[in-house]
Amino acid sequence: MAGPHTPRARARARLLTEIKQQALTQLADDGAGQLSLRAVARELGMVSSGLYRYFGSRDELLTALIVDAYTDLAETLEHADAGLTRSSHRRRWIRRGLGLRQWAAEQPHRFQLLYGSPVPGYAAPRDTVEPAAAVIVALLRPLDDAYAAGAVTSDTAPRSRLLRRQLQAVTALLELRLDAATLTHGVGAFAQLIGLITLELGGHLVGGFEPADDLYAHALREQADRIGFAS
Amino acid sequence: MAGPHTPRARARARLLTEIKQQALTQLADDGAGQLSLRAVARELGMVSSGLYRYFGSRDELLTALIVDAYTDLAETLEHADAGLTRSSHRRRWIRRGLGLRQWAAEQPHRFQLLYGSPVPGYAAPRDTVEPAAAVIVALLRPLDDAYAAGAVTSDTAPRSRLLRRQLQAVTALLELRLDAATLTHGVGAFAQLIGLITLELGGHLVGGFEPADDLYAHALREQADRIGFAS
DNA sequence: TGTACATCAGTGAACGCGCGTTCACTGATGTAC
DNA sequence: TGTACATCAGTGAACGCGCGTTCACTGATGTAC
Repeated sequence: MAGPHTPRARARARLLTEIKQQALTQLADDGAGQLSLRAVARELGMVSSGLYRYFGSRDELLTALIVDAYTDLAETLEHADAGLTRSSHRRRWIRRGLGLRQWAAEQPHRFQLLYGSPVPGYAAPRDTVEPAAAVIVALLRPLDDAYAAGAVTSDTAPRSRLLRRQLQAVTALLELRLDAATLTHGVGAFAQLIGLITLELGGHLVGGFEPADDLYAHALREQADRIGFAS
Repeated sequence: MAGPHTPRARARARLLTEIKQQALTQLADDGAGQLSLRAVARELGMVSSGLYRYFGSRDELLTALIVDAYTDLAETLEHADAGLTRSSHRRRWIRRGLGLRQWAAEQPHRFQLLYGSPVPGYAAPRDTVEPAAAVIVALLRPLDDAYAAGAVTSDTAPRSRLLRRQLQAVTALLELRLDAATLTHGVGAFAQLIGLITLELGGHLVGGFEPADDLYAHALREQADRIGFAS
């Protein structure tokens, strides 16, 4: 039952993919704000109005690209530590962290689509929330596994009651097992990695930390130290 | 000698400011990629070609906005800890960190202009490098002061030789006094703050850490702990 | 203090280009009997 | 297995709109003697 059967349906699925690929190519050149349906159609050798059989509007196409990117990134992270023992939590953490930067370096436009400036006039619909969450879940999985295995040094929870409540809500939402203190480390680390990549892609490290491989790897190791992985 | 004297020169200076202000207003609505000279001119009640007396091109206007934003942010940070004793390094650090977020929250479009997705087709000219550096210098100043006063716990420098060299080069470039280990903390902290703000402005914390005041403040305190301010 | 000339701010028309979306349509593909 | 009808992908023209930049120009402001 998976996959379309008639030739027409298969052609449709193929073109749908081609449209998204072509749109991605344009993102790479011009940025998300400049994504043009006409240009996509032109490049595919069809007329712009034809695209409306596939996407109801420019925003719908953008949403599809965003969802795809989140999903692809999450999957990449989930596989970034393949080959490591499940219980090598520290090394798995570092592998997944490196995976994030590598994904961003290979497709900076997609990273910017997700974590760069919001696209003007575009409001992300609900459909993007879950895929977005999958990314942070994937990044934090080694940490969550480590906590569940009792393999992180326990730490005191933040003093702010509001923050503690927020941390608990997020834990539930993401279906994680770790406690407030550990999640704090995780979120702080995630923000740091996003920040480092943002600065690197934005050229803010030029003249200083170029290439930024070692800076990034060092940050990841320090994060692991802070978290206090037992393994 | 400071300030223009003839009426014509004063009118020119005034309009120059008005153009930039109008452009900022548009940035707030549409994002940097959509900044339109024609729209700016229209709003100011003049004809688009008239703007070319003031800026040679759209990119030149963008550059002016970027330089202004860096400069304004740096100055804001330099004054964020006004009122505190010079030697209250830890508190100064936190104040300046909070100042960064506040500036970003008040004018998200300017923050995005500096640290968001690169504007498509725009290449930042050399003139932006120095103002950009002034921002990080301003943020790190309490740290640099603390180091010079012997008021930070000393730490071991990163293992990577390349990274140590980069750290030294940056210290010299920014005319700071702190050592490699301390600068590492500083850069890591800067990246984390940029990341947190990016996530907050991008709506990535919605459903979890909204409002993000406590999360941010907590991160700043942890940074201060890591740095090991004596005061 | 007055005049002649140079500077320069802002105009208006034009060039050549782009965009998203709607709509009535043709003709190929798919489906039910 | 063949036929009649329904579905739907893609076309082409049109609507109404936007943009950056160049250029020759008018008329006000500034300057030098």
